[in-house]
Amino acid sequence: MKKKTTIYDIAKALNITVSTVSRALSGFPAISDATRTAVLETAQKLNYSPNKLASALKSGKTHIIGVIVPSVQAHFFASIIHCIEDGLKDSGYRVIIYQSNESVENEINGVKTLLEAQVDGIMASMSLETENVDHFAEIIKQNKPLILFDRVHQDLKVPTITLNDFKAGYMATQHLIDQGYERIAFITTIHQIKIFNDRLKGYKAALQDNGLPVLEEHIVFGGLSIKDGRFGSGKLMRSKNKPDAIIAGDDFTALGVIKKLKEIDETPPEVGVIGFANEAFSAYITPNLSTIDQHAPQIGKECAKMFLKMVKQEDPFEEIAHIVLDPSLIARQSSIKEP
Amino acid sequence: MKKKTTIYDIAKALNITVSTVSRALSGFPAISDATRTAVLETAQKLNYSPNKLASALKSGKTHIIGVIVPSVQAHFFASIIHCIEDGLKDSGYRVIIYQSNESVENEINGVKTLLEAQVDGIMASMSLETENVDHFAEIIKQNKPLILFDRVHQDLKVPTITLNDFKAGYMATQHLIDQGYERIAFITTIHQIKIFNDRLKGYKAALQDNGLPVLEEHIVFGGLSIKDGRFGSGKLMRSKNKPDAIIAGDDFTALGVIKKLKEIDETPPEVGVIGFANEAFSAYITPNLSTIDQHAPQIGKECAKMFLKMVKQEDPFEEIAHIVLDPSLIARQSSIKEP
DNA sequence: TTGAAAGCGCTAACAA
DNA sequence: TTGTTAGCGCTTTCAA
Repeated sequence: MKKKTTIYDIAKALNITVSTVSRALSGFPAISDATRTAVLETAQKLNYSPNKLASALKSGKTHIIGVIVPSVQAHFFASIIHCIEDGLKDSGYRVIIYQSNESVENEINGVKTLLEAQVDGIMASMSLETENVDHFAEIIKQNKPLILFDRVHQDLKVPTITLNDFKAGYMATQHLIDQGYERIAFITTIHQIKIFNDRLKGYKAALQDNGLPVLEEHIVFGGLSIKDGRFGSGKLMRSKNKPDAIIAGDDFTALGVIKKLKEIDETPPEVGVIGFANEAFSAYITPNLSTIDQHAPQIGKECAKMFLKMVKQEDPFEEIAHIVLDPSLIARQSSIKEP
Repeated sequence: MKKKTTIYDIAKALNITVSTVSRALSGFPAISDATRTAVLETAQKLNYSPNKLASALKSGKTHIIGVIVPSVQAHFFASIIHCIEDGLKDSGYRVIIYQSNESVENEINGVKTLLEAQVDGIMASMSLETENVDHFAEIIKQNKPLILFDRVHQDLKVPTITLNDFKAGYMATQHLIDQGYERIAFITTIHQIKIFNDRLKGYKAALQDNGLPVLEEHIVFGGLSIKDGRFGSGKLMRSKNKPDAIIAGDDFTALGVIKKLKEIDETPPEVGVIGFANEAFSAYITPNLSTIDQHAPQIGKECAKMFLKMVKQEDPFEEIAHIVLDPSLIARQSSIKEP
């Protein structure tokens, strides 16, 4: 294997020093045009490719930022990542993705790996399992920018980008009530994650504001998945106090709910169904799934903006902003009661 | 900001040299147990975290491998990545993901970025746009393992993991014929990608083997997306020689086809539809989408295995294997003609 | 079993 | 405008 070309090779070829080469390559202003051109040409000719490791080791900046998400398979997270990349690309930062798969263990590992790789900052949305956040605290200790989005944790004093989830829960519930549904159930996760609690609060508030009772048996704590949706809705529909509408923790869960309802011949909108996140498939299943859009693109964009601001500051945590976006309702067939 | 702990800090604290610390940390055998324990304890106490950059710079091994895919939003690719990670994790290799978003430009950039980051190898599935493969050739030139999967390119003399796409096309077509469909159309991409050409060949062969004509007007070259599916099927259904079944280039395209067919009241299986890839949503749309499963998990697993083999060799390209997996048919409602 | 020292490829302060 | 030089944090050869 031929050895890789380094700036020394370029320097030698031109009879100048490495510092000149380095400067020419990095666009340092005080360089004669002739030298710069010569360096660039020789670099090209020798097929030079910079070793970012070396430069990062020296400068202490990798220009890589790590993003930890539960899973890229959820359109919501994939979309956020895409917008983070987009918002960052002009500034030369690259994104590397780490998936926790909803496991704290993986998440801890992710933080460790990213930190060892010397990323310049981390953005994360926590796994459902996460309760202790010491691993994230370590990032702050190293004084590196940390931004949490969507699934945040109040123990961490860092900037956050979230949705107004109380409003999201309220909005979904109010919409169903407006459509004439009265016995509205709620399927959510057992995990104590703020956003899911907030939605639940919004759900309860909407019921109360409309003079409807909040029934404990209408609130199902379980997981979030197609399977959990089937299971939860099955349980609800078999109970004595059968609901006439179901709010599901996310669109995947809602998909399971719809599937189950069709099987027992209570096809929505006979029983109303609404989910959260506006996944790609939601508009295409039958009946089309109503959902609460969580504005993933904005979340991603704000993350990028926030990061750029933080790296510029001496102390990234100088001021800690909490950006809260408003959800929007996307009403489709699954929750529009026929006349 | 407090300075990060290095092996020098540990060495100083214990009055030994960095080389000893380094050896203790990396599990070098010729170290006294006492020293090792002391180093480990002190490392813990000082909250030491290794700087992988430095170690990578010195050793020339980052233990990171780059994976380039068109998009992680396709379940097919997400699943492959997951299995690559899985197959590699015991060996200490980490995966970083780069998305080309079906653009050569991004892909070229991806190779460059990964190479500059000094990854130990690259696995890739090419974008639809890719024709020239010089950027990939550069990886080979650097003598780093390169493995192509699914969307491969014959100019590159590297190991590949693919599906038997001829068979996949044949299988889909034969299935529709077996179901009694006779005028079968085929929507595919205009891009000259081997796997899509192979499927087309399989489609033609199946028609011929069954004594059916191959009609050029039944073959639509366009893009692959929900939108393209709607457009392509619209065009087909408006033509004088209307097909009674449509094979779509992937499940997203098939989704668009189904949507269009429902709109014009030719809901499948009235007109049969089958896709490729078995995306997550395919089982849940109405009617359920028949599809050709491409065994993403196996592809991922084989990639990992192949990589591990290649890094062990002096010359990674010493012998170039081409692994070809067999597709399987998943017949669902969209292609099962009612009696 | 441990230490000394060179160096991976690059940057940047200082000097010229 | 360019050169000299000292590292960044770690690994590893050679010597003790």
